[in-house]
Amino acid sequence: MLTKLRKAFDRFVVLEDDEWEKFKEVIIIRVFRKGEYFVKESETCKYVGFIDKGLFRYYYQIDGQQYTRQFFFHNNFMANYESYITNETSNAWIEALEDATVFLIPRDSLFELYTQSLNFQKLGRKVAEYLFLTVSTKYKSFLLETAEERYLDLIKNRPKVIQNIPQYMIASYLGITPEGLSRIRKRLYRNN
Amino acid sequence: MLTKLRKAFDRFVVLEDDEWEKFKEVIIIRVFRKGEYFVKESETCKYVGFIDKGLFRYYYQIDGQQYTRQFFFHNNFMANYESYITNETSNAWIEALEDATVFLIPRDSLFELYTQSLNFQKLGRKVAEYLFLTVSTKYKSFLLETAEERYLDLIKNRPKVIQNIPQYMIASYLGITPEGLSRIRKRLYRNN
DNA sequence: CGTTCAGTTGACTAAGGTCAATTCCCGTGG
DNA sequence: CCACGGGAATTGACCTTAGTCAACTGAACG
Repeated sequence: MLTKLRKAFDRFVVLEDDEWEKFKEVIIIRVFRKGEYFVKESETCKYVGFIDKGLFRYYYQIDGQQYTRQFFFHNNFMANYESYITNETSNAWIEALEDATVFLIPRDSLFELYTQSLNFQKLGRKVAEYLFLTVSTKYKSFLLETAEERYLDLIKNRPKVIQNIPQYMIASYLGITPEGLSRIRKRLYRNN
Repeated sequence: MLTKLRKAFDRFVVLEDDEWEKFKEVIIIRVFRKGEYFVKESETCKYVGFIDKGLFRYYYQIDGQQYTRQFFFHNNFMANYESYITNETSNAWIEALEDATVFLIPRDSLFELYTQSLNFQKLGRKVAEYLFLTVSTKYKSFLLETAEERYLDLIKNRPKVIQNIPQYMIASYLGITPEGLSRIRKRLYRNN
């Protein structure tokens, strides 16, 4: 059951068998029902999750408004990485949008593993670098592009988001309102 | 002369003396004149720089327009980290805004050091985590705040930028035009 | 003292927000 | 099978923020 997790690690670092054995010991398998939270605001993020099955949304809640920062799909890692690194309280929510199964990697265990081998330390570096790249790309898109361009990027590069997520959540992910997205769509499909 | 660099590393990892000796060997000291580039578009970023003296700007150039992504001040690290990690060509420029002295850490040497000790590997992880946090914070500000709020944040949290950087560069850093920033300032100082 | 370039201002435009009304879709209960 | 209820999506009217373009001001510097 955990083999897909090992494969996912291979994207970053190929772990030795004995390293993998150590790793397996610390992993917890947990089921989330739709609507449950992987991380709540004002908690610290104590786990990195690997999503075996399911779909999550990472969002800020401010004055009753929700601002979607990210979606997490199956076969991907998930965390409030800011809180995870700093051990400070999360300022956001990560919520299951559907029933899900997640492999939990406890923060404390992982930090302990880091001290044990170069390969674990490297894994940590590679993950941080990967996450840097993803958020960096998104930052760039906000600096350089309009909401319409970001929407077109999404259609092109992340069709799963378009297919699986309600429009009002996509809108907030793009940094606009549902009405705004609706008008962008109208513009696009009128002129095609 | 390099002691301040070692101190800067201490923010992330305390290196042993022998590790530091190894490190020192690979470092190159280079002077930049105002207007020279630390990284050019279509080059790969082969160094992490530590700014001993000077000030740099990291920007995209698109259709004759410049979009400022970041400023780097003295006693800080600097890189096009995306290009540095992936070894792909940079899509941006990093330019000296004034005469500068920089300690260069060559990519290849650093990657070699990573393989030699847990502490170096850890340093790499810590740096990546740190950079993740900075870009993550900026991404959040674009997702949640208006240009005016970002400007107020800047005044509060990065007064050095306000004091040392011309307004038209600050404007593009905030994601707006010089005219836009001028009007925001007018609004703020009329109502004070 | 004139040139140059950053910064400001005005007039107009465009993108997107806000609020309210309406339509669409889908699931559920009669 | 149909009717209805509720939330998602759309649309309209109006507003706010910021962009564009052009004119003007002001300070720096040779």
